[in-house]
Amino acid sequence: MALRLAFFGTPDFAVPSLLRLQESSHAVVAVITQPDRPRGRGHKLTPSPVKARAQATGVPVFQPDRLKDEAFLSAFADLRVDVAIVAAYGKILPKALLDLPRLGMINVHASLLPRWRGAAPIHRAVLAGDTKTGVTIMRVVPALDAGPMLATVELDIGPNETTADLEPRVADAGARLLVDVVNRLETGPVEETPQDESRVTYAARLERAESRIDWNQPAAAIHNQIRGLQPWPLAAAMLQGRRVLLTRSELFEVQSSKFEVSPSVPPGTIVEVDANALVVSCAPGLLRIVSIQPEGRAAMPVRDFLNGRHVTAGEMLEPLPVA
RNA sequence: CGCGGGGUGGAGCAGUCCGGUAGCUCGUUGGGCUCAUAACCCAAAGGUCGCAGGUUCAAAUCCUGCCCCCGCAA
Repeated sequence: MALRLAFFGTPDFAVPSLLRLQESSHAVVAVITQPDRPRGRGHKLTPSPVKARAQATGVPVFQPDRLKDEAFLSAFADLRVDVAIVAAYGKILPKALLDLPRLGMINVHASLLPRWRGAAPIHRAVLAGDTKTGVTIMRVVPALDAGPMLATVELDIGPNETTADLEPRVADAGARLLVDVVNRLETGPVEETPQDESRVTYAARLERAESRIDWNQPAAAIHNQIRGLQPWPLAAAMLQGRRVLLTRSELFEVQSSKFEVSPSVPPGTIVEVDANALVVSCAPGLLRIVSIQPEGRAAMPVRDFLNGRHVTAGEMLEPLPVA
C-alpha cells in the first residue's frame, strides 16, 4: 500500500528528494517549508526552492512561523501521514511533531554520519579536505542529527571539486537513496544502526569571516577554502586594491626548479603569471588560481581576466582587511 | 522603495565626465616562419555599443523610462 508522506525541506538541496518522492508510488500530501524571506538584491520576498517546486505541482504548502503552533500541529495531525521526510528544513523539529507520523520521521543528511552532523556538512567536508562523503538516511530524534541510520551511500570528492559542484550530486544520490528507504518502509521495519558517538564531528554553519584568505597557510588548506566556501561566502583577497573572489584553484604539484620559492618571497606573492593561471606562494606551497571573480562581475577563467587586466609576477594578493 | 558595480565583434576590457573615423588584449579563419609548438610574423572576417523614446547637423557618449547580470548587506 502506498504511503502518505509529508515533506519538510527548504533549499535547493531538498528539491531532488521532493521530486523523486513525487515520481514514486507514494503520495506526498503536504510540503512544509520555511516562510518566504526577504533575500537577494532589493530585499524582495522570495519563496524557497522547495515551495516553488511544490506549488508547481499543486501540493498543499505549509509555512508555519513556529512548528509548535497548536494550529499547525493539529492540522498536521489531521493529515494522518505514514512517514515524514526531512531534507534540510532549516529548523529543529519539536518532539511533539516527531511523534505524529505513524512510522516516524526520517532525515536525508548530506554526510556519512556520525561525521559532520549539523548545518553545513558538504561545505565542511570539502573544507576539511575529505576525499569522500555521502548521504545518510536516519531517523529524526530530538538531538541534532543523532538518530540511528537506515541507509548510506558514498560519493568521491574530486581533488578540485567545489561544494557547488558536489552539492547537486549529493542531493541526487540522497534522493535516490531516500526513495529506496521509503519503499522498504512500505513493506516493513528497516534495520537501524546506531551512530558511533566516539566519532562524531560537527559541521558548523558558515560565517562570512571564513571568506578571508590567510596566505600564511599551506597551499592545500587555501585550496580547500576556495573549493569549500561555494557558492557562498567564497574565498576572497585583495588584488590591486580591489576585492576579488577566488573561485577555482589547483594545487601546484610538479616541482619545477623554475618555481622554487625562496624563503624571502612573502606569502601571497604572485610568483608567476601564465596564460591560464596566477601562481601564488603560500606557506608553504604554491597554488594555481584558475578562476576569479572581480567586484561587480561574474566569475571568469583567469585567462579571460588577464585579457582585460594587467597582472605581473611580483604583485601581491593581499589578505582582506579584517572587518 | 537597503547600498554599490556593470551590459561595447566569440571572451575579457578601454572609450562615456569634455557628443564628431569603433579601439586594446585574447580567440577564430587564412597565410608565413620553425624539427616543432599553447611561441613568433603577416593578413582577414566578425559589432543593432542591453532595449525604447528624446535632445542635436551629429549620440557608445547628454536626458527620460525599462530589461538583464554581479558584489555587499540581510
